[in-house]
Amino acid sequence: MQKRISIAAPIPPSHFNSPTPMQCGACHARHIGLCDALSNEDLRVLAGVAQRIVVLAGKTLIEEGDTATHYYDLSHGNIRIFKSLADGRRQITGFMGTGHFLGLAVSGNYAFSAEAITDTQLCRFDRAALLKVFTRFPVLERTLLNVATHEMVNAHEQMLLLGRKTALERVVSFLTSWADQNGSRQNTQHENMIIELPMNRVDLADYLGLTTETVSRSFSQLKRDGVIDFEDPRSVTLLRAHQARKPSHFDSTHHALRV
Amino acid sequence: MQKRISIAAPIPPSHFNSPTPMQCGACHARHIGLCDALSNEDLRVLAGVAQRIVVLAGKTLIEEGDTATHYYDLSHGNIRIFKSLADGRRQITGFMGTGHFLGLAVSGNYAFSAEAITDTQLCRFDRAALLKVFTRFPVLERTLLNVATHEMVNAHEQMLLLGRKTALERVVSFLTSWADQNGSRQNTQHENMIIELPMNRVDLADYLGLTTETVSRSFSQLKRDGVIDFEDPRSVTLLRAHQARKPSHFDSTHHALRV
DNA sequence: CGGGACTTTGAGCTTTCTCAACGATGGTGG
DNA sequence: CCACCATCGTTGAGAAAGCTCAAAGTCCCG
Repeated sequence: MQKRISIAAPIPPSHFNSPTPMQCGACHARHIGLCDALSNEDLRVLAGVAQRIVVLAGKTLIEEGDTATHYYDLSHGNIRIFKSLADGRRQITGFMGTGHFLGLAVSGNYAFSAEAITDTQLCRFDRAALLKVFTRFPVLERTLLNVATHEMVNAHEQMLLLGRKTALERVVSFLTSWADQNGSRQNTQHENMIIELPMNRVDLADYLGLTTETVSRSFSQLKRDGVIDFEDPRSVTLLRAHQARKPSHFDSTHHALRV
Repeated sequence: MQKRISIAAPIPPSHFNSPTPMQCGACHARHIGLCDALSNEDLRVLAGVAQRIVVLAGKTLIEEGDTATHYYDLSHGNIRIFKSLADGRRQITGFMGTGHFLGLAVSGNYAFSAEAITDTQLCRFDRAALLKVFTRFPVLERTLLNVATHEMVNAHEQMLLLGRKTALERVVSFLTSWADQNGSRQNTQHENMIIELPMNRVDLADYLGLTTETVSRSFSQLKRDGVIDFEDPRSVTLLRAHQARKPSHFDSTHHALRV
């Protein structure tokens, strides 16, 4: 069972399925993802088919194979998306943060499970209702196409990681891309960055196609090599100065082959 | 260098960039993918921004990192999509056949390379022109969203394969899904199926995150176990009767964990 | 203070990779 | 028509990366 991690004053669970009108203006995700595609005016239509829900850390939001009844927009918190094999092996296909749109499916069933890593707030859209809104605002569909395209690019990058990178390279690639998306500073190229990791080593292992032991050993190795530093395993500092001295771990992370 | 494999009388290379009006009616892909979304009437608009091109086996169609200028619809043949690392390691993220739509990109650059496996015919759409057609026929955008969603589902399945399956499981998963899409018979569950593979063992290894040697050993192992049979390495028979006796290789290929 | 979840480290093992050799196949030029 | 060559596929032996099993340390929370 996942330890509960409170990261914000959560909306009480009683708000689940609440018919209360949405307060999009105050939403953390107002200017990201799907909701950013519409004006405040048009957003009211979207809000009309939305419900705000809360999912506590460790709880399941979507179960692989279930009928796909809703779309979700993550307004606060972190979730993990994964697929499992019958014997329990698990592959996390992505970690999603604030603003992420969720729930695209083919054939009417979800092809993945989703669980909250931290306490999470989401907007939930009824599938049929949202499709109607799409017809009225085709820009939403284009936005979703962009979302899906982005995810495909990420998925391909992750396939490269899973199929062809070493354990050390996988961890460095993960930390680098996580820093780019969630790091404390924006001048990502040269300054040290403090990275807060909402997920534990087990999640990381299942995301990187490794075991927890190998993830842990890789973190230790990178610390020894001066690539990263950390006391708390959930709070890692990327030491960018390192790149000049020993670029080996960074070399082959995401450059195309040019013959 | 890739050996050239002729699978049909190819359109001569002189047709490349030809301004000849499209003959969509005769196209192998008329009733698949993008083109199936429109009536014959509307298809003329789409055809107005399309060119038919030919890419010979082994030739490059798209280079990772290049400016994304076109979309493609594969009307005949097979191509491989892949990403590469600076040192030459390669991950094939997909094999695409007739009817497949290709070229979705973010940030104006292709995030992958594409090469013809067999001699290939494609419809090429100018990017800007196709976007205009989208505005006129929003159904195309919805079709593309479906295409992208399908690819995401496949990508997630492949991540599970790359991150968590054994070599033997990877080969079986590949053969099974290839059979489902391209096999000779439609009653896929019980009858033996003859599978024609357009790609070689190197491609297969780069798709499955293995080496050619391991792929080869896995094929041999599966043959010894009576799961498959083959003389020609490009033509494999899936022996379905086997499943009843020794289901082990098939067990944990694509079932969700149900607790 | 005690228990549980998480992380780290070590030792030995297994799967897959690397390196090497050989066989099969198909196309080409003599 | 046949010999040659390049490419592809298979097999074997040894090496290595990462996994398994085990134990101990840390931290948080009750």
